[in-house]
Amino acid sequence: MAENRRMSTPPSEPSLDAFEERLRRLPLRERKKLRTRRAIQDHALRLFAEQGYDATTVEQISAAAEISPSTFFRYFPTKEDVVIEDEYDPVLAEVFRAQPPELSPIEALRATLRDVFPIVYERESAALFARTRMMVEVPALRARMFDSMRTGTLTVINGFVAERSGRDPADPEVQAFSWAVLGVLQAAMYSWLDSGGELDLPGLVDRNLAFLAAGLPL
Amino acid sequence: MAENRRMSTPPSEPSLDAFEERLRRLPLRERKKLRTRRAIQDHALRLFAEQGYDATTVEQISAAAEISPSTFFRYFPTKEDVVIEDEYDPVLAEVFRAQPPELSPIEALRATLRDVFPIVYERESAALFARTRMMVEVPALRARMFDSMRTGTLTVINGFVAERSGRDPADPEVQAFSWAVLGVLQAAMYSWLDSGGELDLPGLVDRNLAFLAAGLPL
DNA sequence: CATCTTTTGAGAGTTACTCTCATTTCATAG
DNA sequence: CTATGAAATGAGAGTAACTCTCAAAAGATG
Repeated sequence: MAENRRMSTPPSEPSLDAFEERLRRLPLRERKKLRTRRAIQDHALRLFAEQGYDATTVEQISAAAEISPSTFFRYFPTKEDVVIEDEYDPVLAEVFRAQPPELSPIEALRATLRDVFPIVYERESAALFARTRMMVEVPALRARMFDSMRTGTLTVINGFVAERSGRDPADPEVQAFSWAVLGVLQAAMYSWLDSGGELDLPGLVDRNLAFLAAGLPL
Repeated sequence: MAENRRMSTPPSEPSLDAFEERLRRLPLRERKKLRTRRAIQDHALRLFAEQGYDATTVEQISAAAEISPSTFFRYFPTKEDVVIEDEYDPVLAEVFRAQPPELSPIEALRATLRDVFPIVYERESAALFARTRMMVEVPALRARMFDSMRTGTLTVINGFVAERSGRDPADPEVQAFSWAVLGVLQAAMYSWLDSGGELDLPGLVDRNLAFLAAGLPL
């Protein structure tokens, strides 16, 4: 996908294409590993969409990706991880750090998400929706997703906020802040899903953050 | 619930003892079921504490509780549920509804938690801490706990807020509100755990809610 | 080409969970 | 107290996710 988009990429855009570029220059072994990894993920998601998550066995996925079940578990610790794992958090961190220093933590967060979200969203809105819906509908995935948000996104946000506010990441207020933000992000995600993907996710996120900053007036 | 609360129970205290009372009056079959259920849970938690969660098999639990593994799964759909399930949410709902109508949603929430939390906390602080720590340390339990908070506590809060604010429970702002509250509750829980149980959980919760209502000033 | 390292596959084993069916245990009417 | 119906239990077989071990294959390096 989107492999040879060469020139004319505005430098402001987070490096998702440079990503593809870099792959091409890796030692054979690494390249093969990445190819295998992607093959597993692609076939798995396809099979999940066709037959449902529970009805698809690791054996089937392995057969489709032409590897052994042993190998499957070398790439993904659990069947759930094939769906859960993504690489958004590092991008988020990068963009956040580039925000003008005069912004308050929450303003910087809003700006960051306004910068990043629409790009990801435009690019793969449909796939994102399908994947997210599956995560929410399959209990095992849903549970794992929450946990992955806690270890991933929450930690990233927490790092941000501690940095901008000059406080300790373990400070109870910094923690409360981060959890609240993660909360409204999840709320936005659910509203989006409830609308069948009709509502604009980036817009929902931005509005929720504004609402949060205003002290949730109800 | 709360069917035959006859005399002399101070109406302000949520009915956790009346609970025990009621059991005594049930048909034999029901009583036995509840006894079995409790036996399973008690032996399970003991074994988990002794040997660790993963190292304890359902077979061991069943043997200790003197039932068959089949029966175990009739009482608890998964091994995880033995740890996760609790009965706090209905109590919460009851107390919330009894709050003076002039309070705003967030004030009513704070008041509710100030009423309920200290009681539970005092009563079983140590057990609560052990159980909570295990839930956070064992990945499978952690994931499940988040999900159970979403289907349980979040829904209860959401009901509250919709009621008090006269809005639809599906309203994006109501949802954002509830998720943010759930977020800071989790933050409090983690701060508490980080302190090794030294910090006062009810106090943390109350402070986090106040901080949230103030728009998370950082 | 030869050697060293990493990746892979095959296979056996564990355990959570499901399903089915026969047996036991409680509830109730006569 | 007994007969009948209903609910709870146990036994056992089956599935699938995951773990571990070891030998074979493939890529890296001199």
